[in-house]
Amino acid sequence: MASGSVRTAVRPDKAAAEEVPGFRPLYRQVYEVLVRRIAEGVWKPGDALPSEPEIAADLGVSHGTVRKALDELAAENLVLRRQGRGTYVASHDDARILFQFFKIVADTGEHRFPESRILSVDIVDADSDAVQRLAVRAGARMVRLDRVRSVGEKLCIFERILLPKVMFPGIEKRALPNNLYELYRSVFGVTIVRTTEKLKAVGATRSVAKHLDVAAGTPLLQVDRVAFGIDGKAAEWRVSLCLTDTTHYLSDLR
Amino acid sequence: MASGSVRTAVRPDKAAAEEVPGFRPLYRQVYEVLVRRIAEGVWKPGDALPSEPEIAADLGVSHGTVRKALDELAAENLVLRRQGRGTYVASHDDARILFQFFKIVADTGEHRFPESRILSVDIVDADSDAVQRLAVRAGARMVRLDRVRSVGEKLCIFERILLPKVMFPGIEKRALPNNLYELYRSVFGVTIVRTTEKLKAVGATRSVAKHLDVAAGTPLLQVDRVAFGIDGKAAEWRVSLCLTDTTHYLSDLR
DNA sequence: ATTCTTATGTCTTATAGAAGACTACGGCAA
DNA sequence: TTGCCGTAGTCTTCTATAAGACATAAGAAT
Repeated sequence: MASGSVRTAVRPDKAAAEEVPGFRPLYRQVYEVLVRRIAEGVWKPGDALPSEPEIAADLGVSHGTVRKALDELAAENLVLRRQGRGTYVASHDDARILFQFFKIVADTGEHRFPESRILSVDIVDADSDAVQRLAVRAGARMVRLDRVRSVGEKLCIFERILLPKVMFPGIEKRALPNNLYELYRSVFGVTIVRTTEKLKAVGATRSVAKHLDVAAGTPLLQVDRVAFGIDGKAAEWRVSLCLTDTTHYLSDLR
Repeated sequence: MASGSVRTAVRPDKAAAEEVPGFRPLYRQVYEVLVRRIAEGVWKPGDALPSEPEIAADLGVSHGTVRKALDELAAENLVLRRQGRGTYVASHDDARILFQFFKIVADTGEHRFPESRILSVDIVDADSDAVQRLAVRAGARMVRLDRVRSVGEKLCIFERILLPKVMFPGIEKRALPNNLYELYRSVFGVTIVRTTEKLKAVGATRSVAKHLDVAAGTPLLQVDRVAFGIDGKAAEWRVSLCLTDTTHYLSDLR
């Protein structure tokens, strides 16, 4: 275990420091130790972390330094702090995922998880697009998943999802729930913490139009998303085609 | 001036505290004082703030408390800290605005400020949509601005912008630059720090299609944005219709 | 041009008290 | 006895203060 004082590696004396450009402040190193432990599953989502003084003693740094590291973790939604109770590894439950990653909102402001219906599950080889987005090697075995999603009765999203088979062994044989990220975490130990999305407006192709029950050429919002795990590796590539006549994609910039 | 010790108003004794639900920690109050001073122009964008110990002495709190307040300011991009030099009010220059608020990116990854050509400038009365988004009263005088934008030779955005006339007196008589937010700040003292955007896919209307030189019905990405100033007041409503055949809207979620 | 000084922000540690939340225990009533 | 309630104690995070070591940059002195 990489436990014990993190201090030994820190703040080399001045002469040495000049030769080590990759110098990070102590609280940053503590941050990294904690992230690694969470990624390795030492503490699992939902678990309480040890108390701040405990972590401090464990790593041989002061309470305040641990606090600053935890501040960063909390700011990135990796942990959840509750005064008087403790600090918990973010559970990434439905509500959390809904607000953090699911940006499609009804024009009325209502924010609901849409139902899903699986259309097909296939094993395919990675093409060049997949290689580029997921950083897998060409021809790697992938699981491809097509589904349509609806809010209430209304069909609104056609979605194609691509996963590296090696990260999700046997997922093609499973029953697939509505909230895939929760499945990734609980069964395969892959916690999604970050995504990048590219949005375009496109016309519905004939086949997509049929799935969504609209005319070919209907304008659709195309969301091309790559999702990354806690270790920074790309884990999922998903292209969603959304009908936005009664919904929109909400983006707050600060 | 509301200078001097902020301390008097803080942490009333326990009995009183129960009657004061709007209690905020000291560092938060310091934060608010600093925001107000920046908003009032005591320190202008680009200016250096006083040193941390100076602010601490000025407000009668400890250095660490000021630091914590500045941490928040920095996290919200309101100030820029440079070790060994000082803390500066964020300049919100072109590059900053480009990265913070302009999310349309070429598919190649290139990120450029598009050129603008003004189509019309009008004075109009606020309709119900404007009232709802900008929180002005019905019938308030507004400045409406239509323009098309292009990257290089390629037309890509049609934009309609609505401003409360009272916040931007005389703007309708001015030469309008490419980067409006910079104009808002330098001439009218309105610094945009936050926006919310609603994205939809729509078909080009006949008139928009003509401006963008495409066929009517072409799928366009509609970005409906409200921009807020440092005081939290809505300052601009902008609807952009973007051709996304060679560009996309980039959204990073964490 | 190089080195030194000084000013300033950054990082770390330490201490102390406030506030929220859970647990254990004891008294009281049914 | 059994069940309920309130209180005290303890653990946790949160807020505030203070002080010193260190890093960085600007300008002065060499």
